[in-house]
Amino acid sequence: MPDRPTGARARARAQTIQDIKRVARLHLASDGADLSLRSVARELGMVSSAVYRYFESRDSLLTAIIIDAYDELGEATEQAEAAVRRSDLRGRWQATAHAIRDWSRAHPAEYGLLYGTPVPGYSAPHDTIGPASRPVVVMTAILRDGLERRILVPGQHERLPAPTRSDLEGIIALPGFEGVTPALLARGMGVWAALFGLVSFELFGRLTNAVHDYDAWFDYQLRLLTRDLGL
Amino acid sequence: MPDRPTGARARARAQTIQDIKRVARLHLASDGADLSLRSVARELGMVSSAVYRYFESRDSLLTAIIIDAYDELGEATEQAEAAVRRSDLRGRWQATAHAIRDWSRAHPAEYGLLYGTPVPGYSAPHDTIGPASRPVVVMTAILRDGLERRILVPGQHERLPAPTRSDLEGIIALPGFEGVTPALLARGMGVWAALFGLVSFELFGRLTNAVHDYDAWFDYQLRLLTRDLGL
DNA sequence: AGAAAACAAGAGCACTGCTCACATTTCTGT
DNA sequence: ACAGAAATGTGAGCAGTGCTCTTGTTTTCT
Repeated sequence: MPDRPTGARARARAQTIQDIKRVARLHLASDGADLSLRSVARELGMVSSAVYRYFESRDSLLTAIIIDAYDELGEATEQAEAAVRRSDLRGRWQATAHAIRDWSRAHPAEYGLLYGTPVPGYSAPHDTIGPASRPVVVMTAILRDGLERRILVPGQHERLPAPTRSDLEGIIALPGFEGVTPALLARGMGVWAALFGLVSFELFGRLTNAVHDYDAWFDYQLRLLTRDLGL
Repeated sequence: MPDRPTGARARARAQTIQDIKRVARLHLASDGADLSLRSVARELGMVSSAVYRYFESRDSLLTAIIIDAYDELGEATEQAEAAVRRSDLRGRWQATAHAIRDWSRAHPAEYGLLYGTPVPGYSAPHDTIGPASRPVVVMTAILRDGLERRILVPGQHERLPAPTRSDLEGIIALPGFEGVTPALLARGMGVWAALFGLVSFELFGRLTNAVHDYDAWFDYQLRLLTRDLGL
């Protein structure tokens, strides 16, 4: 009688859930986003309807995988960023960017789920917004540190459009964003989008036959982005 | 007896092909990328197998739509860019960027097909690379003009990684890219990726509840990108 | 007018997500 | 320890999918 409300059964259930997600991600990597519940059930030696004891629907399985993937990506970026000396702002930012690219290259199917074309009927449930924001939080912390250490300039002489300034101030009011100036946040978000543009172009094959050494390419583009950010 | 090799029949066939593509794009916009051949056939009052007289498979229908979309996007950007005074390099670049965003906002489903997660088994046929490069050609022409008019600087003092320089020189050897310097092309491609990062974030809903006035947001980010480009 | 090509229709195959009634196993309260 | 409850597994079945094939009709070409 373990401490948990239920014992062996709960453990078996958790194991089955893990197995389903694992096999589903394997299929996702090979067959793409049109995941077949029946085929993962087959591979696990269970009948297709049994899967519905663990996941309400195919979408809810996808959602679970998306949450896991967001958390893995968040974990990877947090660890990479934490490994850099605090005063090395540029290093922290570049470690963050590299961690995002590395994880994405290692899990292209999951990257497609997270940052590619949204599935039509599917709208991201609220459970995903927490994990999804982890890399953003990491980057914002770097910006705040940069301001505190007087390495980043607030960007005061930027003429922001009024609605954009208002939007940015709304974001800054959110927990974790305090202290960032609107102009710097705007730059950060722009660089953020640029980073994902780079990764998407690489993973989605937009640069095939044009760029061959993606590592060097990314390093160079990241150097430019780092400069744009002011680091 | 018209001039064409076949008369009424060929016209009817072309019309049917157009109809199928039109209805398919409608369904694409509402139901997403998992397009159902049978449902478009139903809507057109024909039996599903009849569609195969016009398109070899579902993928080939998607390919035809993709080519059309690339051409529309290319057409839109070319026209927008051509409408700007030749000496106004910044205006030409910004018109190009705005045309891309405008078309993408007007056709989000098609944008997802072109620039979102690639369909798993599906690999872009050669017929698509021509239309797909039209916006790139537009932008490259702006860069070359900028160099000729001494508005853009070649970016000589950039230290490019050797493999990246080699990749860039390979691109510059392609028709339409002559005269662009590697460093400037690198910047252009980076800004290019950033632009699609911005559009993707907007269309894929990454900024929901954060940015409300997307027009102002895009204008400001484009201003930053324009500056990064040197215009 | 006759031959050939194009087109349309419908049945059928293997697959999908999902539901439901039913059987079996495991846990829990007394 | 035992009965009832809850969780889990099973297989049939429904409506939908992409695609193929056979059959019949229509249009075009010679």
